Amino acid sequence: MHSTQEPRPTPVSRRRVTAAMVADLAGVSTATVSLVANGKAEGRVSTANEAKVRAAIRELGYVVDGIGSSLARGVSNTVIMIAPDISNPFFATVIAGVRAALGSQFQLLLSVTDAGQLPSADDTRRLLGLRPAGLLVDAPEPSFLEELSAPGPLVLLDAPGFGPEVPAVNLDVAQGSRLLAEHLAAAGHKKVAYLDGTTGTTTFEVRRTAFLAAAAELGMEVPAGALAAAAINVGLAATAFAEVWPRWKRDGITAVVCATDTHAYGILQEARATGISIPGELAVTGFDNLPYSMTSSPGLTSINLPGELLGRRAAEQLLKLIAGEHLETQQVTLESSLMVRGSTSDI
Amino acid sequence: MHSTQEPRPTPVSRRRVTAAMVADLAGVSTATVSLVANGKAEGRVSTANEAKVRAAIRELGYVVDGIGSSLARGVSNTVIMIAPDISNPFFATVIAGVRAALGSQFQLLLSVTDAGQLPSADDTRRLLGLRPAGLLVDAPEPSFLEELSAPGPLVLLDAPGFGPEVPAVNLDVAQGSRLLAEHLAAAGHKKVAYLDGTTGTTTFEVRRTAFLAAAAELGMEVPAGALAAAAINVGLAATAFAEVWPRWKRDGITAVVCATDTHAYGILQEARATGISIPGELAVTGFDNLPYSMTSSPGLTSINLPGELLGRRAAEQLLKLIAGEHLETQQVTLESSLMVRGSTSDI
DNA sequence: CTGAAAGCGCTTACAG
DNA sequence: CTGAAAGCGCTTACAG
Repeated sequence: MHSTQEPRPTPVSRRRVTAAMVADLAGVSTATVSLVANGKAEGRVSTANEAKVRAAIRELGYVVDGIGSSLARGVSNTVIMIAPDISNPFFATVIAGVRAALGSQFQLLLSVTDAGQLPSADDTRRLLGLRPAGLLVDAPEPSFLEELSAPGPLVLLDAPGFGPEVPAVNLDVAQGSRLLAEHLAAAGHKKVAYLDGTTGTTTFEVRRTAFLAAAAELGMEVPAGALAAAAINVGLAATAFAEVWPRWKRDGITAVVCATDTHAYGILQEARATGISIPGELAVTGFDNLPYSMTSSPGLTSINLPGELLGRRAAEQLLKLIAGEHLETQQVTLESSLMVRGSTSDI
Repeated sequence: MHSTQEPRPTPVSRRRVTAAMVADLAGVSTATVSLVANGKAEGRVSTANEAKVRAAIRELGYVVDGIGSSLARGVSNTVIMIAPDISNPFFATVIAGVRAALGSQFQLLLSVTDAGQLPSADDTRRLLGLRPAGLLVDAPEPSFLEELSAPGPLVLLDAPGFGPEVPAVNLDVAQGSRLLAEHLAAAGHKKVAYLDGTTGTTTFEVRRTAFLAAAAELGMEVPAGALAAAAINVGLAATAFAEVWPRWKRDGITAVVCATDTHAYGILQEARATGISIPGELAVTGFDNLPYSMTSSPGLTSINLPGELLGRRAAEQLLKLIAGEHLETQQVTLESSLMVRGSTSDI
């Protein structure tokens, strides 16, 4: 710690270039500078003045100050995305979609919380204090909206379980589960198991419930004891599988559906280590279609969720809300698709 | 698109609560409200007034407006982190470190660019227009600073190759390479190969150069043709390895060092598929110590880079700069460590 | 087409 | 301890 007396070094930097400085140099008012700098000159500023202002802007290196501008307009040109988990290859594709749709008019800023944690109401209020033009919230908990009053334009991503009145773009994971069940049933499996996550996330509930329903409907049995669970971790999934496999085998189970690809990697690993033939002895499916699922051996049959599209649609909806437009559909649901690979099919 | 005539629905939300409203309710001036709301009341506001203001703040749900505050103070309470690649488990740990060190005084906001792209100078200028209290830049290109004038408090992360005058926290990947070389030399390897990345990133250059130097020093040979390269992708790495392996084998190579764990996964996969014994026939090492390296089979010997610490140290340095303090060390380098697992050692 | 002026919400010397 | 007032940098009716 330094004493307060010690003089701070004067910043070497040139002082901030303001619209007033540009106006002085160009010989116009700041109103004119503002018009030109914001691309609103058309029909409101003489071409002569516009040229003078542009020259001055270039000479001084003027950039409109976001803070001053936001205060005057009441809103910033920022879109804030709140996300609980960024350490996820899927998330990067969502971001790419958001960025693509947002274009250059709005600046995308991410607010992340510690692994799996949702932002506190305080955090969110502070974020709102930055006056974002809009808010994107990924995988929020059901209680998220209660803490928020007057959030402004807002679109939820991957948020099943919210009322139809809140704009959201969702992934049809239930449909993914059905596709998996149909695929296995078509291959002749009669007894199947399910390896769930342990976090109790809504999407996991939906994945499991929809699979069990579809399996029953298609005449496949999920015997008692054929439901296991493990955290999202290859090693833990392997261990959990090793524990239940003898019983599953005895019960005549020939296929297992995993809540995530990561769980499935654990099974593939354990099967390799102990010589279980995949898919001959046991067919395995994942969920999420992570990049590694394409190159693992065997390749992993999985459900592809359209991440890029999820981000894009959400941003498009948000853009409409920001523009004050009406949304034809408050809730959009995106289809998932089945990727068949070696883990379920010998081809 | 809607016509401009159409009336926009009046926002249902209560209007923004301002300091003036709080002042009215409490019967004090906005100056007093500001002092209390910012925790600067101590010794400057009577306890009676402080209590009145606190009550009013609670009643109205007042939150200091970030934009107004930033404009008045000349700087926001935001720290912006610019990062080129978030789809990386390593990055999540870096963020966790940053958040831990930053505490609650500053709001961390991430600005990400499309995969592997650095932010344009324009983007960065717009970011600076938000008047962040400080800037954290992860893995910038050497030219990054040239485009920036007067960036304010700034700390670089994982940025080898910048002058000693710019504050940075770096990872000692060269040391990691040496550890790998020593480990292999100690195990008696005489002829070793290197599987590089193809992106030409600075860190890859350093990894390779340092390994080759250490290998030579320790009396290990890297024969001509024992340098291969592949993109950071399991499948592509497997293919690249399959192509060179016959020659490597003929040349008597008994160990291969990979630029990333992902490359090593490709080799493990190909080895499994074609029956190459790891580590008996070929020892394999990765770099980065990704989570999966602990649970793969065999486990992957790798270099652990301290991500959490990287984030934490960088944020600590930035905090000092923001406080106007002097940095004892402008450049901090963090040690990496060797994780020995089954891919190099039979135990 | 143009500029003077008000106002966005806050903070901070300043005078009392 | 307190409040009136200036000022942060910009945008936008408004009057001309």
